[in-house]
Order: sequence, then structure tokens, then C-alpha cells
Amino acid sequence: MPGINSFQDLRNRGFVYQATDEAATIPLLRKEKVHFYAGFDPTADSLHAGHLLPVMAMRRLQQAGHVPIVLVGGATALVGDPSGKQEARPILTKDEVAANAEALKKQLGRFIAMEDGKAVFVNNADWFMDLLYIDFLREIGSRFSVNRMLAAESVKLRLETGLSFLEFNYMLLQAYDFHVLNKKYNCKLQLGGQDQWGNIVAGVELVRRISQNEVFGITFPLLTDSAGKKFGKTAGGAVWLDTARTSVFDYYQFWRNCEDADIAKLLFFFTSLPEDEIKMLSSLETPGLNRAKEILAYEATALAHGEAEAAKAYLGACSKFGYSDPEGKIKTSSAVVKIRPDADAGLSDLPTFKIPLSDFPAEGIWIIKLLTDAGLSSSNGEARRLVQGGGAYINDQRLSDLNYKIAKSDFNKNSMILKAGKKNVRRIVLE
RNA sequence: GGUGGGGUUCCCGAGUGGCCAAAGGGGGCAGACUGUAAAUCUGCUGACUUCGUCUUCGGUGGUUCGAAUCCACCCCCCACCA
Repeated sequence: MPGINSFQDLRNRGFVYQATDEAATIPLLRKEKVHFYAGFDPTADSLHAGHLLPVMAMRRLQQAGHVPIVLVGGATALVGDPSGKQEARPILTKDEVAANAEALKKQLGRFIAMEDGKAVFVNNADWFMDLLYIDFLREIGSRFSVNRMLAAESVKLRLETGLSFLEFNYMLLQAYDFHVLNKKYNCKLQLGGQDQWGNIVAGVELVRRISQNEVFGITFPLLTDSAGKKFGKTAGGAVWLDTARTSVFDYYQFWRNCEDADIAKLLFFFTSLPEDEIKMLSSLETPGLNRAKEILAYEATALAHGEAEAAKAYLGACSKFGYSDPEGKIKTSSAVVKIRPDADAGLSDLPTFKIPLSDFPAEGIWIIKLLTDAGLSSSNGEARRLVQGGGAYINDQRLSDLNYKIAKSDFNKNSMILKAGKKNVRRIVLE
């Protein structure tokens, strides 16, 4: 890749936490078109924001001309990676895992170009499911030292709370993945989170022992917000890429609501904006910093859900909370500048809950029920507390009457705005 | 298999017959202050048609007017031993 030093690029953007052999990886990525891989275990049917770091790194390397091998762990998900976890996960059925693998593949395709051999998609179920236990033990198991495995940080942690033999095997499986991919695709590099270090090193060593090939690994820092909490979690739990679980609007809002201290880091990781621009944006003073957050939110949302959806979310949010840079004074290469602020167009882009006109009761709709039905609270009790605590708003008027019935007169034409707290908005539409 | 220690509400963790929907902390939600930030302070935090009723303290039975608390059996986890 002439002129591009991919390793340095990753390092500059903060992706590199540890590397097995930095001195060798730098020239490798400069001189060759490298097949590299990262794995995703299909333990759920959707990725969430916490998965995105490796995805973004793969994307960057791909754009620099390297070839990502996206591995979905259809087999390893049946075992469960103990790394970085306090306790064993519930074991999924094979059917669940297979269905999840398909769903993840689809989502990953949005971030990583899959066409024309630009990327390879594999599922490790393809080589694990027919493997014979004794063969595996003899060929692979024999090359592992239990003494060494016990010394691994990820294992040590679990030695205190308990680690089943099933999970203990995970490291061998992941190492074997690397070996298979090295043999089949000449894969030379594995990426993973910081908690994957032990597994990655195991793979590097296994490949060397079996085939004498030199392969490498890079790990990413553990993403936490500045409060040290795990990244990608918010009000309703994880921030999913699946719009059925996390609406585009909420996805946008997740990024928009990041902490000041994290803005530079997040722009580096989750957007493709140039370094200089990111440094400029993240060093802006108060109102400008909010523009930086808008840009982050727009860019991240556009990647996950497309520019059109991201624009809607942007307009919806701005119509509610205001534009932080309405005159476009802040220079940015982001396509967000092309979106025309429109007086009220944004309102219709807010998450909407529809009520058929025919279902509208003559006596009105109990506010508590509507709050719950519209998804702003998870139970009537919670809705009640919300109202009692002064957190419920109808058309931006605080509502304190627990028995309030929403009447047709509360609607503007056929819509009204219902809010739980300042940020959770639902547009209620009669139709 | 033996011995000992455990399984409590989202998590950690108190509670050893009624005052227990269950202390305290964490997390979460909301309010005030703000910039849709952070920090801080305040309130809330099982469900329901909030009068009150119902479900919850590993499981199942039992004792009792009454059990998370006592008894029996069972399941699971941890430590040491084998």
C-alpha cells in the first residue's frame, strides 16, 4: 500500500493497545496486501456499540487495501469465551447460534465491503463441527501447555470464581481458527479487544509451532467512558445496531450524549474524519464542542444505518434540542453540513407511536397507559413514578396528574409530543 | 465420594419466626443546576385498577395463626480432601 502506513494510522487513532511484534507488523502492512481477521461470537442476534471497535479497525485496514476476514464464531459461541468475564454465560442452542450468525453477517456487511473479494466471510462452525475430539486433542491439544494457560491473565481471573473445562478450551479453539485461516487464506494478522490478548498470542504460537509461519496480533484498548464504565451501555441496556431494539434516533442520541472528555477518542474510532479535523473539533469551546458531538453522532449513525436515516435522526434531535451551529461556522468534512435545517420537518422524524383513530376511546387515554404503550416506561408502576417525579411532559408541559386522560384536544392536528424526562421523546400520532 | 461454607430483589450484600416487598451500597430512572456534558444535591427504584391485593428470598413438601427466617428431601455453586 504505497504511501500508507496502516499500522501507524491505527496507532495514531488510538486503536493499538498491544501488538505481538510491532517492529515486524509495520513493514508487513506497508509492503503487502495482508489478509487479517477478527472474530465475532454470535451470542446475540445483533451487534451492539461495544462490538464496533474491531469493526472500525477492519474497515480502516480494508480501505488501505488489506483484506479482512470476518469470522463469525458459530462454533466458539457454543463454548463461550471466558476472557474478561466474571461468570460463564448461559449456553446457547445450536439453532440460536446459527440464526445469530446469519444476522451478524448481515450487519457486518454494512461496515465492511463484502463484494468482489474485498473481504472474506467465514464461520468457524465450518471447520469445527466435524472435528473429532481425539484428533483435535492429539494435533492441537498436544501443543498447549496447561501450565502456561493457567498463567494467562484471563484464566487467572476466573480461577477465583470458577472456570469450567468447556470454557478453558476456548483458547485452543480460537488459536486453531488462526491456524486454519493462515493455512487457507495466508492470514497473518489477528485483531481483537484487549481481553483477547491471551487467545491471540496462543494463536500466534500455535501457527508457528505447526507451520513455522510468523503471524501477528494487535489488540485494542478496552473502551470505557471516562467514568470507567463499560462502553456502549445506556438507559435501556446495550446500544444495538438492530433498529428493532434501538431505534435510529436513540442510536444517534447515544453518540450525541457522549461525555466531553471522550469526544476526541470517539471521533478517532468511529468516524473517518482526518486527524487534524478531529483535533480541531474536539478542542472547541462549549457550543462548538456540541457541534463536534453532532458530527460524531451523524457520522456514526450514517455508517450503521445510512445517510438518509442519519439525517432524519439529526433533524429530529435538533428540532427538539436545537442546532448547535445553525450558521455552519465550524468547518468540517462531514456530510452533515449538507443537511438543510428545516423548521419543522425534523419533528416528523422523531420516534413515533401510532394510535388508530378507531381505537381512541371517547373518555380519552390514561396517561400512564400511554407512557407504557409508547415504550417510554416499562410498567405502569414506572410510568406512575415518572409522573410523580415530575418527569412526564405532554407537548413540553409538565404533567403531574396521575389520572390525566389524554383527549383529542391534546393533539395538534393529529400528533402530540410525549416525553419521559428531557431526552426520551415519542411522537404520538392519531391516524 | 468425604468435610466445611454457600444459593436473598438488576448486581454486591444484610436479614435467622410476625414491625420484610425485605437494611446498606452499586447501578438505573427522574428533578434542580447546565451545554441534550461533567460534577454536585434531592427523590424514586417488584407487579397490579396504589384502598389494598398479588408474586418474590435455589426447588418441592412440611411445622405454625404466621416462614426469606424452623424441619425434611432434592438441585446447584465454592474451598479443602479423595
